[in-house]
Amino acid sequence: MVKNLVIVESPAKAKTIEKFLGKDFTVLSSFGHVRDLSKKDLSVDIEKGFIPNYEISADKKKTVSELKKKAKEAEMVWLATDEDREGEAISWHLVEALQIDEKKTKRIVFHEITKNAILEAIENPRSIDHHLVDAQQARRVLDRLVGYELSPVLWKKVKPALSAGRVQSVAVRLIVEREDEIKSFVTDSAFRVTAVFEVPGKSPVSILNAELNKRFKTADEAKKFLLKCATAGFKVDTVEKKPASKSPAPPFTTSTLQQEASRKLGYSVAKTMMVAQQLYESGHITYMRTDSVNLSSLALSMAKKVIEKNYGENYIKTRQFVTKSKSAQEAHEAIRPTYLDRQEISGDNSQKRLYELIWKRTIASQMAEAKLEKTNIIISISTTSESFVARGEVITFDGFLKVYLESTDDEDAEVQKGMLPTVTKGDQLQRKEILAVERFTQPPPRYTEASLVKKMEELGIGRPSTYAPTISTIQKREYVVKEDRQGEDRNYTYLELLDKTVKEEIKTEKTRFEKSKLFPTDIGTVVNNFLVEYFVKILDYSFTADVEIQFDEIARGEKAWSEMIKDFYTPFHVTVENTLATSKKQSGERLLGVDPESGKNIYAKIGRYGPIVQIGETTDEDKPKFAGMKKGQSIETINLDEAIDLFKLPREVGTYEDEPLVVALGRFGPYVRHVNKFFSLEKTDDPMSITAERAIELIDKKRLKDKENTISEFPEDDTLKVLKGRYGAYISQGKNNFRIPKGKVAEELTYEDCLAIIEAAPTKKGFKKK
DNA sequence: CAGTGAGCGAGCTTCCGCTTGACTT
Repeated sequence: MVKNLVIVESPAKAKTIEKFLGKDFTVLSSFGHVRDLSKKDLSVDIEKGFIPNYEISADKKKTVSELKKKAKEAEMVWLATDEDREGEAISWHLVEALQIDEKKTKRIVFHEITKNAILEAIENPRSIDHHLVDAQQARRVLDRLVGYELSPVLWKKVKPALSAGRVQSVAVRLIVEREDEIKSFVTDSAFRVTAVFEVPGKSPVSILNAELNKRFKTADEAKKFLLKCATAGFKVDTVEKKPASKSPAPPFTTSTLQQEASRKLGYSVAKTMMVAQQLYESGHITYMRTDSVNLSSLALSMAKKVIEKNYGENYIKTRQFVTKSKSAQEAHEAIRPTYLDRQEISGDNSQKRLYELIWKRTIASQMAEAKLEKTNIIISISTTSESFVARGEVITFDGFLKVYLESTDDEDAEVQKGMLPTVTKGDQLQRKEILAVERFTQPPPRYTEASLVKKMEELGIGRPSTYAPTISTIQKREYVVKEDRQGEDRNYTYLELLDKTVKEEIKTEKTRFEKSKLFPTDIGTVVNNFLVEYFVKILDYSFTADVEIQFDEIARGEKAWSEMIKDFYTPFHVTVENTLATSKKQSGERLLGVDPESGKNIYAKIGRYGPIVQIGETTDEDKPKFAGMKKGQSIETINLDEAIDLFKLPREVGTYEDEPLVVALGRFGPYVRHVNKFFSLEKTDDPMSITAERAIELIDKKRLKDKENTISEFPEDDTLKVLKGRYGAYISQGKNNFRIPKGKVAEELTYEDCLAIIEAAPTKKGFKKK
């Protein structure tokens, strides 16, 4: 018999809270939302005023029936879901789905998971805020209407199975537009002059690095300047010293954790979230999906103690940070270690590293500012009015820097400034080296997963729980790809002042190497340009912010949610209809030139399965010929010769065991086919030039691997095998696979055993997914 | 896991936000 049933969203939270409440309380979790709009169709009755058709989510049926049973027994149901729009809605959906009388419920909220906070929450219950629930329903219905009306437009006008939505389409837009900026960027260059001076009369030799206070547009100007320096004297003109200080960054939110883990540990956002989830479940950190930088009073006092013990009292500075982001809903604390006195934890390497990062960031946020002394030394040149400047920085008190320094996205950041030698006004300096090197302006950087999340957060698009899934969706739809791309060679002019002359050299450097950056694909570009043209409003960077203002009005009870949705939907739906009626099929088609063999046009465009090249017109009586593109090729960059090459596939490269070896491009990349078996080429193999020897090598390698994975084979049926797979042994027959029942040993299975298992296996059709 | 791409047409695809296991064969 349950007296009081408390329902929270997360099972880990339930476990913790149960310890704080006496035995009169049972704490269970809903595992997030329990009901949603049906996936099958729109599930919004537009005619009747946008009535949503909710159903219990397939994976929540069990949870709901258990909660329902317990709720029935309980005298009181305490709805303790998160204090935000979604949390309020979850509470309401629970009341509906569990069919409890709302009078038998109390709504409670707490910001930190401490005994006091929870007991206080129990003392101050309220009822469900139906205005807030309505704001969530508006959000949900708007997203459904946008997603389920826009996506089918893409199926008709671009390619089946594509998707569009309020969040993902804007994320793609950011990447496509950044690429456009990079393409249209005009590189400019100027000569940066640097000098190395020796301060005379010091032992050991004292060196001063300085930079000229201006840059020269041309090599001639730079050369002229260097020649002036040849005969010049250099003198310390002024020495300026300024104190400065640096403050620590606030503790982690989901977005900043993803950014720092990406920069410092090289984790993808998905990996960061996976590891953080493990840390959360093992009780090491607080909740990892949050937009709040707030720390509980308990955490603040713990931090103070730890800092005092480890670093001393003068390193303490207790701070409460305020969340800047407007979209923040602050249902949780910042991400921090549960026990700040634990600097290290047990776990695997990924967990240890992420935990360490979180620990340092949290502790540093409660530490004193670093004190610096910045020094500028201005060096005059006797033959000209320009001057050199040497900048130095000395840490006089390290403060939080003892523990942690936030990294930046800026890849071209200056090298760290160091200490400068002591000089005084009037000192003569000896020139050791003066260089003028041509430097180039940089186009804006491409997004990484983490810098895209940062941008999305700034725009208020997406939530902590959706950043990682959204980034995976836009890659799964093949709108963007994450990859490394080599920089290109670029020449620059290098001028060095010798004794009385200037040495000029042309040197070569690589342009920026792009590591794990997001690039738009052809499909991403075509879809984005189409959506931006026809659905300006949805694709506008401020669309989400605009609707959020209205959701807030609904939450305050100033507006009915169905009215807001009606105002949005009526013109939106007209646009959808007009677009379907008037827009052409979007293929991104580009004419590459004329095929010398047939005299027909060759085009690059998007086909049903991705980018293709085409010889001839689709309107011709003769069917045009098609060929898929290789990885790395794109409609925009492919040239005529490369396109003609693609039609050379499939090609026979030789024979093996008296059977032909055929190389071609498939859905999953280049392969060699041999007796109806496919063998993937490796990254370094080029389908255009691969030899029979290499193809045979690949085949033998694959055969050996298959053999190693084979546990048993049977003379009765050569399509039937017992194999070793990722998840253990299984039975394979032709294209079907079957699991081996528990208690049977794979190695001992006979042919008859296998047949019996296959016979007993549930048929695929009867096994409906979800 | 793969050999297509027009056309015909049925039947399918799709959103965002909250949360984890069950499961992969």
